[in-house]
Amino acid sequence: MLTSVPAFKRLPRAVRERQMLDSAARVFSRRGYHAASMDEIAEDAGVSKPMVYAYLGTKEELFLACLRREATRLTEVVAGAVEPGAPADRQLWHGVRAFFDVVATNREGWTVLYRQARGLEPFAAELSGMRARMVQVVTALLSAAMTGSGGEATDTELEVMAHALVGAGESLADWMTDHPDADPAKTATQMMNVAWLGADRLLTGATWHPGVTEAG
Amino acid sequence: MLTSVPAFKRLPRAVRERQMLDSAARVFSRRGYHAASMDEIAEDAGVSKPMVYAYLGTKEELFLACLRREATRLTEVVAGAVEPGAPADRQLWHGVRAFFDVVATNREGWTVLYRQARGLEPFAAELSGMRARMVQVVTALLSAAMTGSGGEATDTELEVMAHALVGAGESLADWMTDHPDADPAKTATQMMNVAWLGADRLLTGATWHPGVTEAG
DNA sequence: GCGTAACGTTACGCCCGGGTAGGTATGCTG
DNA sequence: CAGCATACCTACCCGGGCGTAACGTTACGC
Repeated sequence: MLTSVPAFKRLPRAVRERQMLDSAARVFSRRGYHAASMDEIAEDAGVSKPMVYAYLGTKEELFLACLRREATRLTEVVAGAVEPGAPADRQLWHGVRAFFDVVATNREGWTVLYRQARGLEPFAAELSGMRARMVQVVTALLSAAMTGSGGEATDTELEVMAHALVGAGESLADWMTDHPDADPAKTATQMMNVAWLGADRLLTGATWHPGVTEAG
Repeated sequence: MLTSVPAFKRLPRAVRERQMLDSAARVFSRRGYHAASMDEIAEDAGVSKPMVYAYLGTKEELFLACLRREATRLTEVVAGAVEPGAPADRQLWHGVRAFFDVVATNREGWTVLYRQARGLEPFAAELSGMRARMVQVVTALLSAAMTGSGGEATDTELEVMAHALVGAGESLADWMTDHPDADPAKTATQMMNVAWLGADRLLTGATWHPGVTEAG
């Protein structure tokens, strides 16, 4: 009927893939994996369903693609935040801070995806892999901090400790997504307090605080 | 065709309901909510599908029933474990210990159900309700421990702290279900160590330990 | 200007699984 | 033994949603 106003169509593949991944993340996070339909994702991306299949493949592959993108984003940001030479608490601090910043920036996209993937059997492995890397990083950090501090703990003890810390972080990340007005930096500080000082000292009035003034 | 060997059938309603709930929990935990089919649940219970619908209602209602049963079991056990008069660390210890015992006993049933319910929109509310009660309990405990200890923290600060603790506990519970040979009591102790003493003191060799010998 | 390949669409096949209609056996009460 | 409620089954309907076949259309090289 009309050749006029093809408007904004016929985009190169790379761009469309980005759009589709964005839409997918959005819809998956809103609806959850199963409730999300490929039709809705396609519609959200302003494209028709077969396009999605042509570019990103099946629903499972699509979700996996989202997952990987977000996982690498998070791990890279966190990994990039630690400065190797610094003392243990400062390293931990920078990691924690970066983590909460990413989550706060990505609320819609990230934490909900993260909440999704656990327990969905095809994806649990992927997520737990990422989690394992996180735990590994923290374990290494703790191990390094211990040498020369006179402490002694087995590898598994350190690992358990790391699991507790990571779990605490995730929990606070969840809490943050439910409280959009919460300040990431403040939350990160509180996380450091409980993780580093422990409940005991915290309750008797001790506080940990970032030593140098932080930007933002 | 045969009136012989009616064998083990025709059980009273209450018994069948228990069986069905058990089967449902088992299948839901194995497959996840969506992948679990009512047919499989019925088969696992040794009964045909319409029976399940007759007794427990729709799939959603069935899952909710499982959820509530496990949630109340957990909260009651934990709540029953704390002894009001005791010092804060011992109260926390007993709660933590009870929590890990329940999880360890129920691996198959519980934690996986718990992993399931987050992010499944119809059920997230239920779960977060239970979680909120847990946080509330811990917050109250912390608040009580603080008065007379010279510390001062706002309510939300305590709440955040409680969230971190609960998250750490959940994380270790997950870890335990993936390591079936782990000892609940030992895990609970390690949890106490990191939660109560903090990473700092732990790494320098300090340890917390249950004061009196525990049964088991 | 014309072939061809990439971009894009409409419409459909089809299976899986939630939910139900209608019918059968068994035990209890008189 | 008549009647009735309860426990239980076989067989079916039907919709939603994944994945695809077959078909247009715009750009770009030659």
